[in-house]
Amino acid sequence: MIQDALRFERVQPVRLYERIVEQIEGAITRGELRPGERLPSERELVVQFGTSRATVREALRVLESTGVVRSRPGDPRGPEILEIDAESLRRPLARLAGAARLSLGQLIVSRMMLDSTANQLAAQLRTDEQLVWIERAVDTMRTALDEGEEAFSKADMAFHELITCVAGNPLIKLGHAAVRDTVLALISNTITDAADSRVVMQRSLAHHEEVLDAIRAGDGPRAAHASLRSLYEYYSGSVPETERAALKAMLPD
Amino acid sequence: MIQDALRFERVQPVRLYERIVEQIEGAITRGELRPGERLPSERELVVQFGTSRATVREALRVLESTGVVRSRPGDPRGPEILEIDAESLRRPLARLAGAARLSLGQLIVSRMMLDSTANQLAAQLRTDEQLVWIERAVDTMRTALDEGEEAFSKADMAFHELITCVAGNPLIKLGHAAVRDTVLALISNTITDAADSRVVMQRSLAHHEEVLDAIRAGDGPRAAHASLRSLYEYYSGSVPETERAALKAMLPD
DNA sequence: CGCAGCGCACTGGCCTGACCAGTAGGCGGC
DNA sequence: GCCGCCTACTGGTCAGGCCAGTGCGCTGCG
Repeated sequence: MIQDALRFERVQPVRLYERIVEQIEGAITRGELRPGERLPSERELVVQFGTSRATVREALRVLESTGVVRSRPGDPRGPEILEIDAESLRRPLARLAGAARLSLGQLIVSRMMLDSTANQLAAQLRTDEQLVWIERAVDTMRTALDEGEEAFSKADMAFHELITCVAGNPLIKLGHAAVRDTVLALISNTITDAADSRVVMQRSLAHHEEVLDAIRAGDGPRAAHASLRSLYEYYSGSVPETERAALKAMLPD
Repeated sequence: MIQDALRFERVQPVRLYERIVEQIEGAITRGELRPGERLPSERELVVQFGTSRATVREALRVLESTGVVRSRPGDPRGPEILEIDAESLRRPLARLAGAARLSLGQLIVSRMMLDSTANQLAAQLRTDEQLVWIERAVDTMRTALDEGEEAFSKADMAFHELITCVAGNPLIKLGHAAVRDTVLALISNTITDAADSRVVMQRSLAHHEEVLDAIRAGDGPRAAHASLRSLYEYYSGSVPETERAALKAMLPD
């Protein structure tokens, strides 16, 4: 009976450097340490934590690899507390894409989910001021059409960045950025067939205008569906036959 | 003109330990190192990489903090390559929840997105065999109703775990697990009002049966909507007024 | 008096060498 | 044949040291 109630967890040694990481992360979480502020120098931390420099450094390396702080050699002000951004999600995501054999199709499905949700939220939550920004972003894309692929791609990214901001959910925003980057890294040299690049851009622009229209009308589902169709159309050709079913399953009809 | 074409990136010093991390991660990505296998001992790595042990250790700490490897003191077989799991996403996610002041409402919205997408995919992609598993999972929930809250909660988690597996997208699966854990950590002691816990459980079961029904029929959108309504109903009371609009924006109608 | 340039004190990056508490597997005794 | 100890390793931590960088204050010049 008692055996059922009280269950023991597997004990594991807690390393000193983990304690240090916890303390620093905790201080940031509690707002005692804000982005832009500085940590004491390594040698000062050694005194405060009562460990060796090697241990302090291991903790700092962990914090640095997850994008919490950045140390620069020679800076007397000490390690800097960083703003949180997609970087902290991108790294584990990239690992997932590699080690867990995440396929392009699975990434696209995730992108469809994130993008359509962001559009839906943006359409229903946008303010009039934000609508103006979005319209301006589409205008930028329109003019970028003549400035070549790179400019268009940049404007496209800015549009989606804006949408995810308007959606008001940092998790979706960062996830979107991380997945997009991972997708781009995976197919970097697959597309860019210069011949019909203009056609592709024009079609992309048309889809974005469709989304804009739905957002203007405050029609969430329509904005979501437009994005799903757009992504499906754009990527379904690059995805192996067996995975296309998953992409299709994301479509509403 | 040239200034426009060739753009320089900000150079930043590459630390030795980062090189080591790259090499080990690369070996895993390329499949040369598989989960369960062992890395050479630290002292052996020192020889292979030609650095000091401190540097090798910093690299191992980074890999360990992201859940790639695990070292145990005294184990002559060396550090172990780990299976990839939600852990690697949960940590950065938890950081996000804290440092980026991720609110409960934003987490719930993310959960709605992940859960409904998983349901939609599961409904449209399931095999008949998988359907039987899902039906069995709902049966387990039904019997768990009388075994108390903990058992029910466990069966509930098993159900969602199964759904995300059937959906066939590890990213959604891991994201779902990570977000769910974060939500639970955030409201751990908020719910569990023993008085009406049975009512809550019964309602939850009803929602799951609705989802099951849609999955049986292969009706993705219906499965998705059922999940959205269920989560909205369950959590909208716990979310501050100002954020409820975002939850509502996730609903289809 | 203002400012440009230099030097210094300090930073982080990396190394060497050492000690300790654990673990696993082989070897010896029962 | 099996059990239990012993040893050769493991990782965790420490101390101390060297080096290339950086920022700031001081100095000397205009």
